[in-house]
Amino acid sequence: MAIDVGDVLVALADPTRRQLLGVLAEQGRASATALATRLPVSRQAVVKHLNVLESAGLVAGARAGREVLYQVRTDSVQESARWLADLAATWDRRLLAIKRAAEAPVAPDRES
Amino acid sequence: MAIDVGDVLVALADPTRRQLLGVLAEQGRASATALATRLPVSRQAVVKHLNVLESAGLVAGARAGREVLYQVRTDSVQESARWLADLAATWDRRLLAIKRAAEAPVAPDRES
DNA sequence: TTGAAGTGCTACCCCAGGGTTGCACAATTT
DNA sequence: AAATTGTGCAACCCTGGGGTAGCACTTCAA
Repeated sequence: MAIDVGDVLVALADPTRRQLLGVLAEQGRASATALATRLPVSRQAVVKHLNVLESAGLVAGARAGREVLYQVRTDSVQESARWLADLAATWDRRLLAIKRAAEAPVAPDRES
Repeated sequence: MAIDVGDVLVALADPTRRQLLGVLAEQGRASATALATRLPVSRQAVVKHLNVLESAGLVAGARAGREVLYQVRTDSVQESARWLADLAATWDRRLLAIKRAAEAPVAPDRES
């Protein structure tokens, strides 16, 4: 179930969702209703956000009796961070190569 | 002008924008019209995306005669990656502390 | 000086998604 | 059994933003 970085980025792009993650990390585990009391939105909104976060692999929910307890999955956050760093590195190398080619003497090049 | 990670995440959340960044990194520098020919959207759409990316600090545009050439700024991507990694580390420590507290023996308050 | 190529801007369409309310159903508690 | 608490839909509103078309303006090359 390799994480989709696109989903992670979309999930993290929303401020309320980031705030929700912050509160959840602070609590350790918590239910949607419990989280809603510490956020400026309704319980249903929190549930929606939790679903998005769970689909992105940023959070895991497990039923415990009548309530569902959620928990942050820090590994997927770390994986996304690595992906971002790799992306930056790749672009860096490419840009460096281009710059070097531009400074090269008479390097023949194909371009359309 | 410290970058706003929220802006970066929003900017990277869009697939077209990521594709645009990819093409731009591949080209080194390019104008909006040039980029539009290599993307499935119109020139105006590309311009909009470039504005978003520039506001997020992911791209820099400079006028060159009658055209504006854009270029990827990899440092802000790297900075965001670091921010994400730090965030994951913080949450990790916090969750670990919570877990340890939960597993701790019921240390009763002893006093005499 | 004329025309082509590139940019800037405005208005507009359209829909994904963040937020809400309301109610039905399930699981505890008393 | 009744009241309480929590979850799970479903319908709905409304703004934001991705995308387009159209036109005015600027720069460069014949």
